[in-house]
Amino acid sequence: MSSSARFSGVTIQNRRERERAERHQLIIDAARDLAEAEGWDAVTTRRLAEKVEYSQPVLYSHFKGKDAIVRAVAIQGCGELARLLRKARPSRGESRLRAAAEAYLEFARRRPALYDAMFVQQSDIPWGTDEVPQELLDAFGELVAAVEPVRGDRHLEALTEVFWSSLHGIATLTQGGRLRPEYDETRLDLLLGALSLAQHEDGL
Amino acid sequence: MSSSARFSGVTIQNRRERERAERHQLIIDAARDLAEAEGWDAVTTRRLAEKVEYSQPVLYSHFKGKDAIVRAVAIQGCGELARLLRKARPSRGESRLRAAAEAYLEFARRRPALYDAMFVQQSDIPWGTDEVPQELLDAFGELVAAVEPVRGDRHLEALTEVFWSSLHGIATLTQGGRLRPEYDETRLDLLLGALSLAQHEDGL
DNA sequence: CGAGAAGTTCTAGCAGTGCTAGCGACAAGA
DNA sequence: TCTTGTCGCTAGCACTGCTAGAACTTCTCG
Repeated sequence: MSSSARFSGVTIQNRRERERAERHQLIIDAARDLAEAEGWDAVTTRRLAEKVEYSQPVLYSHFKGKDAIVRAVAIQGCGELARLLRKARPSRGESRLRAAAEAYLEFARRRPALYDAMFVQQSDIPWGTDEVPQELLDAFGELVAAVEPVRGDRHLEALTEVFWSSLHGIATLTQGGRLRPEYDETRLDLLLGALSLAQHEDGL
Repeated sequence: MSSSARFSGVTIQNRRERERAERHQLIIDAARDLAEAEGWDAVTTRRLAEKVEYSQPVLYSHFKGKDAIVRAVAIQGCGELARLLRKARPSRGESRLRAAAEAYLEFARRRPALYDAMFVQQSDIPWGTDEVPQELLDAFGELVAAVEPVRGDRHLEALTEVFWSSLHGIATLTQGGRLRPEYDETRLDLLLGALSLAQHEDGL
């Protein structure tokens, strides 16, 4: 971008930026892999640096700190979840709500460390009115779409938040061994039944 | 208890045991206070030792490690929650379910660090078929009692787990700033409405 | 081609963490 | 009074996230 932008200069710059971006992604992948293999406690800056075959300070030239790395993993995880939910189409005679719920819970079950980074560990990802990462909006959007068919005259977004909260509660409590595994099926049936068909007279 | 149990010997023994028990509780209280004031990150063995005015190794003569201290705080927290739920009687025209839900969520909102130790941080508290702490059973029992009036012909324990999961999801996602505060009321209304009145025809 | 400039990566270190070995003081019993 | 045993302390280990500053490579330009 400098005024002395000769031909070779630009391409070298490009190559550097490309390599930097690749290494950036390499770090994120390594962190996620390590966390999924041994839990987030095992993700230390030293082990991570060793895994990407650079020294620790290199991590800090890409990310402000360890938290920022976890955040990057979390955001990409949201993208994955969104993709999974979009792909989850109901099979014969199954509601879309159920398909989404099952996809969500399976994601949480199969990628506990990733799920943890996304929704359990506290991070300063801006969820509020600020510019939320697109991946997040996508994932939530998929949930909204799944809830829409059963909303009735209820508030769509609030209802989706209820749906999400319930799934999240089930996912985390299950992960912590705090729910009875033998109720897994019944529990989901009850939740979906309650959310789908409630004709909610107000009060009491 | 020894064969040389003279009079003064026994009382001295008793005094010692009593003082030990007091200090045990002192450590738990200090840990909880510190966590509630500054978050669990601030609860280090050094700061905790300083607060109880003993050196670090004393902590380890009472607890196996830092995790054990957190666990003790969590279990006592369950006792508090159980007490709060038992006290939470519905006001005029309010369902018992709603009273319990509001009490639960207020507890989570007002004691976030304590709630965290109880239900978020992973611990090796035996939730399964092992001997679960009584405080935990009490708390869950209160939830069961609140759900009972609306169970219909549904499975009581599984339904209670759904109720609990939903509350837990709402509590933790709210705490992480992941839900919209302006929906707080609507969200709870929707959840209670769904759980109370669903006449659940099976399937779809 | 070769010297200076620019940028990049590494070594080494800081302050803090959970936890523990082993010493020293103190109290109980003979 | 001397021995015995309990108790709490000091000091230290191996680890954490993070960073200053040296050392090295790469590019620019006379």
